[in-house]
Amino acid sequence: MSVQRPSRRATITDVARMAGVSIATVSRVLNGTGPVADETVVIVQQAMEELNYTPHAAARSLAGRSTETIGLLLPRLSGAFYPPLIRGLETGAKEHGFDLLIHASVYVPQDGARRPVPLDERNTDGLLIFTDRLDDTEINRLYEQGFPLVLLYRAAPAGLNIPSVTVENKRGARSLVEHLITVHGYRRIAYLAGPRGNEDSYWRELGYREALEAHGIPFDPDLVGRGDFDDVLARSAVEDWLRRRVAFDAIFAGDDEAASGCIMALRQAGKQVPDDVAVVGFDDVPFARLMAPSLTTVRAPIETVGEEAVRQLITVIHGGEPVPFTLLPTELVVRQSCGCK
Amino acid sequence: MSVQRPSRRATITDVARMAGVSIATVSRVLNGTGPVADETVVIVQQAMEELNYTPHAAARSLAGRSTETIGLLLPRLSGAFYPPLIRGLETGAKEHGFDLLIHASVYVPQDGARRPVPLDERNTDGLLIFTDRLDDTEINRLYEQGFPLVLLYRAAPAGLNIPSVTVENKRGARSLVEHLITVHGYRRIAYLAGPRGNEDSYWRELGYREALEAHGIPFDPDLVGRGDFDDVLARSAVEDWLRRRVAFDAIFAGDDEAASGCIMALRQAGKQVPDDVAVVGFDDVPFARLMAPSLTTVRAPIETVGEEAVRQLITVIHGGEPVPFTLLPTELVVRQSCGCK
DNA sequence: CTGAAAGCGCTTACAG
DNA sequence: CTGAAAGCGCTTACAG
Repeated sequence: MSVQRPSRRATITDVARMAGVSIATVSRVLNGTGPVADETVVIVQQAMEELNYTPHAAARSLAGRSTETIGLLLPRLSGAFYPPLIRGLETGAKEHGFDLLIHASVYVPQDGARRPVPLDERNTDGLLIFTDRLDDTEINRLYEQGFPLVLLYRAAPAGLNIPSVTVENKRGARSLVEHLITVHGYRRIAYLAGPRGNEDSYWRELGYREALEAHGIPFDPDLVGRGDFDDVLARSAVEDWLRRRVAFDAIFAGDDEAASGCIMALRQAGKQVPDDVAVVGFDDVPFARLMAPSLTTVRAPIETVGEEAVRQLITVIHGGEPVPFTLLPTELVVRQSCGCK
Repeated sequence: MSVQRPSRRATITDVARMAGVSIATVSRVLNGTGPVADETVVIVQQAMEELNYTPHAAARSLAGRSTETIGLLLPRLSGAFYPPLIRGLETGAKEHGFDLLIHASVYVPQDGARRPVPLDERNTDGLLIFTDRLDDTEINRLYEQGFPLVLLYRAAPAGLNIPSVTVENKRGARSLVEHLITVHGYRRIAYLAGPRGNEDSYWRELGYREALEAHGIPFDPDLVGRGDFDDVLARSAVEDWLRRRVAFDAIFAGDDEAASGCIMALRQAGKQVPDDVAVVGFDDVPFARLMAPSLTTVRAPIETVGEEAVRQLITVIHGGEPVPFTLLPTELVVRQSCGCK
């Protein structure tokens, strides 16, 4: 029943022996470097075929070749936000002939153990980093070595000149909230912040405040909660407001994920959206237009962020001069959850 | 402005030189192998600290050490299904001291180019594979080399003895459909299949048919559509039925994602769920209980599948005897979308 | 067009 | 307890 398993994978030496050439020649046909006689190429390729040879990448990268893959460091993968981002990254990567490898848990420096993030120069030519906590030993080590790095949705900390790609959060949030104020006349507008330290959330809140201020609406701290860009947490934040009888006529949920949590909480409490309370999100993830009511939100070009970030990273990898800071435009998307038809 | 960047990372040789010992000794303190005098340990550690040394993992794995990371090969990352899976995998991996690396696009053998999947023995001690198309050269190569492999939600093809972990799809689907028949009296029950070739979908459809047959309901091919386990596609499948005036009183959507698409389509068409049409899903992803109406579905222990799969993989990595086939139980979860209160 | 040889950064017997 | 040396599988000048 059990299949025969050769215990050893074929190496370049096996191929060379079988083809009757040197390993240097095999390497040349493998990489297309240097001239090789046509017949030799054929013989070597046959041998590789025969032996089912694939180069050992660790050896390759040790010997100084690039890995042709880029890495993505993420805190988590839940949420409608990530698929478009990853799609953008993969599109960008593929376009430039790179593969994308993902490591999806928060990097927690382990007690004493020098355990690096599993994505670095051994398997990767550069890293895309999406994280809130940048005070990271490992990141610093990579940075100081000049390892190609690009930051997603976050400006580089002062002193580190790492290119970063993000979106116009403040402007988007402001136009969204101004829409609620000027078109619908809402004045009790609640805001659900993202995770602590999250930069997107910081700017969105600023946009929210600017909009209020521009229209003479005093900022009310009671109307700021924490949704953490998460449907479940947003839901309970709203339930909490409802329980405490906080009055509001609209909620800017921080992002679309949280908006869907808000709508669930309101519906559960017997409130109609948008008739009793308007709800708006941010991001315009794919399901936003499918929701009932369809979600008014801000289109953040998530996929484009991904493609652009890859482009910058690859520029750095190729030794070029990257754009230090890319700020992609956002755009108000008016649908029904704000009260528009 | 620009920070000083040492062009070269510290190597074991640098550490050895600074500490005044041989590289063998540095290696020993690094790995805790072999005896080293306490004072020597301290000196070496100081040197490592000083130089900000991290071992070059490619060199390490070339020299024969394990990578302590496992890889996950996935066709995509969209959908509420993946986060719990990945959480399970990470829990399992962490438990055993392994890291998890993800590669998320379909492996497409490129024309002639011998481009292996970017996850293999160079950066990984074993691979978890989630895919529909297993006729994969690369997978076969790994298998034949005896590289540790475990399949997710898919039985091993005949001849390959690769451990696999999946759930009781057929039984779950059957009890779900029987609930619709016996408790609610529905007889026109539609089914939305998953992606072509998907094994989960195959078994779910079988369970669906068994339930119909057991209750004397003839199978009607007009009531089988394709939702691809995707909300958008499921939505248009239902819209299509509606347009063609296909009559049904309940839909088994294939999975929860598709169920949410069905509900959107029905709602858009002015139909009430569950009053006009009942909708049920499969998986019990986190948002299922948050939907309106809350979704009747089958709980598939996604996270447990992940943990179990890692357990098997690590057994194989350690040279142990894995369980060849693990079938985790599913359970009917009755909520409101079927018509129950 | 091709090969011999050094080197990438580590681990691991083997001596001492 | 410690070091010299071989070897992991490749790439890349350097000769020829």
